[in-house]
Amino acid sequence: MTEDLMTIREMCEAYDVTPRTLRFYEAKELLFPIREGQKRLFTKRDRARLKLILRGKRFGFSLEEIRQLLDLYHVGDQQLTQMCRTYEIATERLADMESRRDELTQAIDDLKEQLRWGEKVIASMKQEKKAAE
Amino acid sequence: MTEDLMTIREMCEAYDVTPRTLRFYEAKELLFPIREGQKRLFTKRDRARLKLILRGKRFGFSLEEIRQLLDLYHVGDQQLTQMCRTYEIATERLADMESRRDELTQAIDDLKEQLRWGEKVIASMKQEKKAAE
DNA sequence: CGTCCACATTACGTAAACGTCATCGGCATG
DNA sequence: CATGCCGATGACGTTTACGTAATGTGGACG
Repeated sequence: MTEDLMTIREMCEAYDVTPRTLRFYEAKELLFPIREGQKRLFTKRDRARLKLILRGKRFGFSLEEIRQLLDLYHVGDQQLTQMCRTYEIATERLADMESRRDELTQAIDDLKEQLRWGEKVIASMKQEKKAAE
Repeated sequence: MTEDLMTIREMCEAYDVTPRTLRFYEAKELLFPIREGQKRLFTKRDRARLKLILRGKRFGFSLEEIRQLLDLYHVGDQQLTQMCRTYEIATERLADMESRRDELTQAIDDLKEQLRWGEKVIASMKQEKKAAE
């Protein structure tokens, strides 16, 4: 079933994307499926990356930004200086995401207040309607 | 200074956008500046809406989605049924945003863990370097 | 009065992120 | 062997969200 390797069709169904999208991501070096003859075979690593890609998209990151973020997850055997730089970037990203979350929390609170106001308006409208009968 | 009405240039400086962007938002019915002759004059309401637009964009909402969200804030004197419908949509949006925030929190935690791992790697690399000297 | 501005409109251009279509290569199956 | 079907590759199309001229206009100012 969930073998280590998946065909493009299986990937599409599993993650609700089109073949075109997966090929596009490969062209953009976001995924690196291996080849069996011509056919692409997606690994566990590709699936992990795809999940992160889709998540990133939901937050409005561009594919290029996502690519940079993904690199943080595959680092491997880099130079020390390179590693530190990567660490720096990641730290910035983290701050970025946290402030985003704070802002989102603010937005949620705003909307909640708006909803409470809406409830009151609806209640008063029903009241009027009743009185008019 | 901060009179009720602002020119396009003032808006641009205040919110760090281009004139083109503001005209574009007007064309898309996201803003409704009044006209003095030919010139646009942006009201307090436009500024409130613009803030929400820019915020929405930061979360990856499309302008069309943002337009729908904005409508929730201007409701005014609608019919009761219409009002209830609006309330419903807003409630859905709220749930949407909350799940988004949860996901964001998850992403933040993931990244934090990744950073801790990175710290360890860097530390061990420094160790090795030291030992090699 | 000429000449800058600031702003307007119209129109074409562009980058990102795919969609769509045409064509082609294997292979399995009746 | 013909007929599908799945997948690959290219090439062109599309939508979103503006950027970028080109051109026009109504005041302000020396």
